[in-house]
Amino acid sequence: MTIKTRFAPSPTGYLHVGGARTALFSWLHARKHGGRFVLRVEDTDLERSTQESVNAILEGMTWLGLEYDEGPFYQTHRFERYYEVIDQLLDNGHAYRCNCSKERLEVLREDQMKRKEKPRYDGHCRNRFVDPTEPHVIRFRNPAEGVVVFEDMVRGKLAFSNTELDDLIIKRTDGSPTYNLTVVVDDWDMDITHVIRGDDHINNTPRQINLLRAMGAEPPKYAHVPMILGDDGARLSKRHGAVSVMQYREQGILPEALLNYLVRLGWSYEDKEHFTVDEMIEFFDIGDVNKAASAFNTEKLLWLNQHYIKSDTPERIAHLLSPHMGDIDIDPAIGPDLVEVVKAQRERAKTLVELAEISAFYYKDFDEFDEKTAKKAFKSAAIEPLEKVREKMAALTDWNREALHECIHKTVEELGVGLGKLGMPLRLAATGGSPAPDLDLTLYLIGQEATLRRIDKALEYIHRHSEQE
RNA sequence: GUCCCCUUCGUCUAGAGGCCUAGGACACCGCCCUUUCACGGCGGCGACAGGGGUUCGACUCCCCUAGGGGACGCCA
Repeated sequence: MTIKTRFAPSPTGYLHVGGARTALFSWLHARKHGGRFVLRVEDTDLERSTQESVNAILEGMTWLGLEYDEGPFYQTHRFERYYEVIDQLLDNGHAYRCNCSKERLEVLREDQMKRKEKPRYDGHCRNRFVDPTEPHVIRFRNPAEGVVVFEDMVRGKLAFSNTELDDLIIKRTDGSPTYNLTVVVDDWDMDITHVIRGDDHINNTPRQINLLRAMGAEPPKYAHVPMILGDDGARLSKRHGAVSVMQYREQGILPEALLNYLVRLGWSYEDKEHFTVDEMIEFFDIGDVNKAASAFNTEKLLWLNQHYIKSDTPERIAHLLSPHMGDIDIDPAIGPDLVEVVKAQRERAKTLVELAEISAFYYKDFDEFDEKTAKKAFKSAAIEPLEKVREKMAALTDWNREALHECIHKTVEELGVGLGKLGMPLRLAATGGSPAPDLDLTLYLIGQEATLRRIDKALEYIHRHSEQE
């Protein structure tokens, strides 16, 4: 039988990192075993589901490269099928109508809490006749005794007593089917062999197994993966910063970095830290996933991101960087080749946003020099070296690294000073204070015209400030 | 409250009874490299939640306690 897994988000918000990791594990399991991966949209909550959310989730999946083989299926398109199953359950006595009022249920719950019991439906309508033409819900008749046992691929053997379970609602008063019914029918109809989902569903599993059995279906295998916590160990939420996958893209994170980070959260393979997608598929084993929840650590994500920024091809990084340059009003088509700039700058940035910021000076004159550095570098002693080197550079007819290197070294030699005396001010003059590589490379990329202009600007600055001394 | 689950450095993790003086990674701190900033290299700091068993021997097995999380909805 072909292995088939699924990702089944409810479209009530964006794709967050927790959901993305669950999807990744599910996807990896399918890919590893040559199986199929299904995307199913669980939109039975008409109130909260939106098309906007569906789009956001799809966009996130695409960005991460988690392509699906089937779907997206929408549960709202499958109501007829759910009714068919519900009618069957009703016919063979596995379900019954219930017209208990919300008030009665509330009183019941309060009483149970007061008696320190687990709140649950008391089966009031189990054997009562309820007029089908009157408003009512339909409940599943859960087995009264026995134990539901299943082997979870992550948790191991799990057992739940039926006495802990109650008769859950499978069809609401408004006629719509509920979650526990729809998942079970869909997983069955879609031949899902492995249900990989968050461990907040552990408690639903015995109910779903009972439902499946009542329908005469064979339960799939289950794997409940732990959740992701925020930096502080609390449940991940907006207050921890970015939780939506697309926010990471906006912040200049590469999809492979996020994927690599996510796969190592709750899973590992030897001492390996870097995984290509192919390696993930090769080494991933759902059975090796940890049981405990793990905290999301942005520092490590950033470290991985930097790794990919400096090891992917400069062409690809340049391509991804381009829109971020646009965000700060720079058109990389005007100025040095962005690929060359990426090569020069990339080991100095943790995100594409940062890379754009520290690369801006290649394309655009900065407004002011970094004050702290200027205090040290722009003293009157810098005037002569700067003027001398400017003269040499202005005379160059071929603007290349070797020639620039020579200009710099000849100048310090003639002046009999250390390299720092010229290097520091010249660097500040050219970059404004941004981190940059070797001076000759930096100046080469900036170009002759801009370099001379910036040296003049620096000289003017020094004169202005030394007058005040 | 009831039920279920989880517990190794600050964080992500290795560890399936002797290989553990508990390994790796991020972060942090030193040193080296260096025309700035980085990259890189080397080194340092740093953990088995607590208590009982079982065993010749427990991070590893069992029990209890504590802490954390989840579920308990006509949400999914």
